[in-house]
Amino acid sequence: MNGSPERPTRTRDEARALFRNAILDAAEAIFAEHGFHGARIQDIAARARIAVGTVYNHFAQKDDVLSALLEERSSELFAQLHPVPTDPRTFRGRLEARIGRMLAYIEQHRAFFAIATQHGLFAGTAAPGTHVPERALKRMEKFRGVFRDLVNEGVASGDLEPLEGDALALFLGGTMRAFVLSSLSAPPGDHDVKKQAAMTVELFLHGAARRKLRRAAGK
Amino acid sequence: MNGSPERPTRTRDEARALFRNAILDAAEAIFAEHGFHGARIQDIAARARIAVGTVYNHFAQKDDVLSALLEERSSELFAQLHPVPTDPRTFRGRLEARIGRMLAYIEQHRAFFAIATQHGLFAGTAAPGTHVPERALKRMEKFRGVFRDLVNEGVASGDLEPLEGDALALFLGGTMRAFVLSSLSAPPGDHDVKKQAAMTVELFLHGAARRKLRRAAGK
Amino acid sequence: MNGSPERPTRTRDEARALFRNAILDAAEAIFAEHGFHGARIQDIAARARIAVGTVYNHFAQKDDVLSALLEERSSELFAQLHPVPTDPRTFRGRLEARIGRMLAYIEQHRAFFAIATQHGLFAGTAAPGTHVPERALKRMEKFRGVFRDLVNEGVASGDLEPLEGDALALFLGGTMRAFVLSSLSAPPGDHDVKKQAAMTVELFLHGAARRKLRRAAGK
Amino acid sequence: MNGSPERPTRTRDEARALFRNAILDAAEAIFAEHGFHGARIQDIAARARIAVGTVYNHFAQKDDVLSALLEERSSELFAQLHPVPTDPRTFRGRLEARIGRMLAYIEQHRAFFAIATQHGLFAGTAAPGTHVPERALKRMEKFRGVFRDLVNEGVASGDLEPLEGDALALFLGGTMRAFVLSSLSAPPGDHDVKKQAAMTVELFLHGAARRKLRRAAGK
DNA sequence: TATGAATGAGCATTCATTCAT
DNA sequence: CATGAATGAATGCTCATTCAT
Repeated sequence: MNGSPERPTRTRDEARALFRNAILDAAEAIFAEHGFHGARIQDIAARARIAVGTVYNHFAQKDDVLSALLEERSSELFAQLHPVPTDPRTFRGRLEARIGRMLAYIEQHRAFFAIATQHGLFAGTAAPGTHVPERALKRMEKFRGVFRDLVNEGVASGDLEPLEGDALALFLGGTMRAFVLSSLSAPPGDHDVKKQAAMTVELFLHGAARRKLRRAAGK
Repeated sequence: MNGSPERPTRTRDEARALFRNAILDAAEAIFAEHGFHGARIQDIAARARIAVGTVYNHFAQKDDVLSALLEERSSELFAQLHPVPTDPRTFRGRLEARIGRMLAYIEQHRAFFAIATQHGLFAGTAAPGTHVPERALKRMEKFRGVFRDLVNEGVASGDLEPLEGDALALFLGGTMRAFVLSSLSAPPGDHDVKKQAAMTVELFLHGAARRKLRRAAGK
Repeated sequence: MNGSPERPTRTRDEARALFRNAILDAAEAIFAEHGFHGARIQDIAARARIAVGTVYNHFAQKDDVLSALLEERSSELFAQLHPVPTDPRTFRGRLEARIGRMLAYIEQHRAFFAIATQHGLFAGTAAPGTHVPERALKRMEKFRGVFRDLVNEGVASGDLEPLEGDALALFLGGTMRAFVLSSLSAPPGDHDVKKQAAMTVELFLHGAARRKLRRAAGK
Repeated sequence: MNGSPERPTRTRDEARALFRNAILDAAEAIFAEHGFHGARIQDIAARARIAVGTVYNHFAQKDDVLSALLEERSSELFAQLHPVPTDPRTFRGRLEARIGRMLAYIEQHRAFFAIATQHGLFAGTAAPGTHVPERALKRMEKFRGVFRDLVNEGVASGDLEPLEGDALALFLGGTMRAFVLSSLSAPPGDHDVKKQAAMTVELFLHGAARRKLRRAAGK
């Protein structure tokens, strides 16, 4: 029933989404290559094999292309943190699995994340001169929220020390970011994501203090 | 001897330094307010109460102003890590003191560090489209070196677990950065630097795992 | 006979006319609000509640919309000059009545006439950069023709001095225009059209020289 | 005395004025040829043999170039109405002389005045979509003021009928405009300015009603 | 014929950099 | 060396027009 009014609409929406995605994909590549300011709408359009005006049929301003891209990628990034049936049972195991997925996703989009970093994807410093600090802050808030949920699980399960404020979330984010930034500036491909995740979690959980002492004390 | 040829030279150099500093100070303010791309040489010159051309008598390009500023501030920042006679004796105590000084310095220049972050001061992501990746990488290397020296002390004293590569330095940097970024995006002034340093060090050393378990295990 | 082929045709024509009028009405409003260059076909279409393409099914170019509008309104405007059975007998009375109708029509479409003025509706200055100077000139010619007919009546009846060329027509147009322009730039509604027509005719006929002198001389 | 601080300043100002005038002259030509919207800053700059940026060192926006030009030309135009020692004594003679000068000035800048008309130089219809209606209204007010002064002389000397409001000024303006517009759309050069001025004044003073009747009555 | 998204030429404006004074 | 006006390449964005559906 009502096939006719639905079909064209759905088709139209699909077409819109097709263009939108093409633009975002092209933008990701161009932004990654030239940075936001070095990227010209013309280049993005050319890469997407469409006309300049078409970009503006989907995004009001250049800024909005970046924003949409950040939004899209960060959503996908955060989605990697969602629990998966095959995840281990222990908190530590689950943490490693989820962070591992996140690191893998970043590795896949490394070129983009390298510049996204500068636009407050991780930082959340309402950096002046940067675009849409409002949106950036919201994104940062979401980012922090995702990590907050993660650590709350650990607090609930008794695996994490309940610290005040967002300290735990910030710390987890910072630990992860440390190795992410490092690997983003290194040549691609030679990163053992599993190992990186393991180290992130190990340091996050037990810090850098000498183990021997603790183990000795533990006996 | 031959004081006369020396005096004018010294004076000339002093004058140069005066201009150079005026420009850098103005640039810091303008960059902080508008970001690098939003800052116009004209604005910097106006703020320094000099002519546009004069800026170009001291810096070849706009990029160089930013670079010099990053160089200057990061040097001063790293200098805060130098040991001071009044520092405590224990590794932990010394670490806290030195990181505390660093945090205090950043707090003093918060506006600037907010944007400096985007230009790879901390990150070192050789971000595309960003300027002078060469210099940025050197700076990052220096940054990592400073932290490396710091953790090496701890390893030498037996306080830190000797991990492979730069893992410890990265982890320390990441932990510190986590709280720095957080406080940079918060309103200024209401940060207890000492407390922040203490928490940074505590988490860096012992991680976020629940203490009770460790204490229990310790019995 | 063969009513069937005629009906649909008439209906089709009626439909066309419906669209055409809707477009022109919308265009009048939009032109009046934003001026010709500030008006976008998109806006006109939106106001007419039709698609952009539809406008182009009725007018080849944007210019043509304006031209058609000018044509339409100026025809209606000139139609106000046609004699009406109830017009007075005297030349002066007839003139006043007809000019009064014209002024009333302009007052009704004041927003549009305000911008029409700029596109040579009255002026006839083949202004460079303006569109369709050809059509504009024809329109101007028609305009002058209408006034020429009017003054010719007066010359024929002996009421007007037979001047060379179009002087009389130009003068009548100029006199009328003086008060029209003035009232178009004033807030709407507070114009006594009858009085304006009377003054126009009085000045047109006898000028601004002091009456007393003439009356004195007449004794 | 104080020659040194004054000389450079004066020279600098002279240079500024030189550029400004060059731009305005170029703009007059380009505007006259292509109209305001068809004129590109690039063309104006090229015609003035300067760089595009230089135009923007003197005028903030394209609009401002037109505004300045209108201001300049209208000031000069109005200046033609100022009394001159060699003007005749009688009101009529003086009026003819002054209007004659005005017509001559317009004839000199005919191309420009043709388009200036469209931008409210004479009209004062706060035409929508046109620039700076505020400035246009002020200019119009000035325009009307100039004519008002002119007719006030006539009223004072008893040569003109004292009509209410600005009726006389509007009427004089309209009469003049009628022939100006007509001649602007005609090919240049073949206008007898003196004759045009005489006719303008004659019609302004005595209207178009048949002379014979008056003369007959006068005997 | 109506629709409305795609098209892309066109242009105002910016601003780093130069250079004559 | 300081000055600041001149320079002009570079680019975001608009909008009339087209055309596949």
